[in-house]
Amino acid sequence: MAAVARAATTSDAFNAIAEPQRRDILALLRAGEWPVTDLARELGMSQPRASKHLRVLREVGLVRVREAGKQRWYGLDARGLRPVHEWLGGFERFWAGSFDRLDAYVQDLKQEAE
Amino acid sequence: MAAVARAATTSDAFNAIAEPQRRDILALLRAGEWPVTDLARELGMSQPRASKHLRVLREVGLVRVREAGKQRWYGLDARGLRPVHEWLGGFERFWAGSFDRLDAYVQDLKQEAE
DNA sequence: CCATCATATTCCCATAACGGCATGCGTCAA
DNA sequence: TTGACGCATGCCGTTATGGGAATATGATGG
Repeated sequence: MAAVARAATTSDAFNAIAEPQRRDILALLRAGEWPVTDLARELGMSQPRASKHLRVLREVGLVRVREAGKQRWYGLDARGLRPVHEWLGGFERFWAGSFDRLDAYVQDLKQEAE
Repeated sequence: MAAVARAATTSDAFNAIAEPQRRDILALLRAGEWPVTDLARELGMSQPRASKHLRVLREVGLVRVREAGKQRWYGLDARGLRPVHEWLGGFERFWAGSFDRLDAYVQDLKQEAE
């Protein structure tokens, strides 16, 4: 009860999308809803595996389920990705290298390389 | 050599930013370069801890080091965040709920709730 | 060369993550 | 009711993680 090894993966969208297969699932769901088995086959993973990833995605609110008979159609709920996008937004201005500090820094690197 | 428990955290930016403290570090570095000890104190974490997180960030290319005497100034290299941003870009159109499927889906949910 | 400061690294622990496999559970058809 | 189907869970094993404490490594000043 001492060392918290790491935050639960189910804690937030950041963790949820850290797993490649979950990103694949989300990408696939942009095309519409999918029943678990089909989704699993489409992505080449076992059904339990798909169910587990879908559970994580469901718990962080990135995915919704619609029950229809014995099938469960999973659909995307991309709103959960907004926090990630907003956080990233705080860094966009640094990509272009237009920020003074970064520019100066890059210059430093170049000089050191000579 | 059998079950690969999970991808290494050091594998990519997605994993690197899944950890809240690393996001804090990146956010702090937007203000400029920081020596490890100062950064650690500023964020209220031990020095070894800061070093470890910085190492991960360095390995995925989100951070650069500039050595100056016995200090090491860490600086942001936000370019590594582009892949994340680009991946997210593929979902922006779904946030507004303007996508037919999502709308229809939400309607379904509402009806079921009655 | 030695003491010191700034960092990085190692060792160890507790925990969480993923995967496979087997199984539980609900739904539907016969 | 029974069996098949679709999916969720449970359990187990392996691996990675984050944290703390101690220690190693590097550079600097005397």
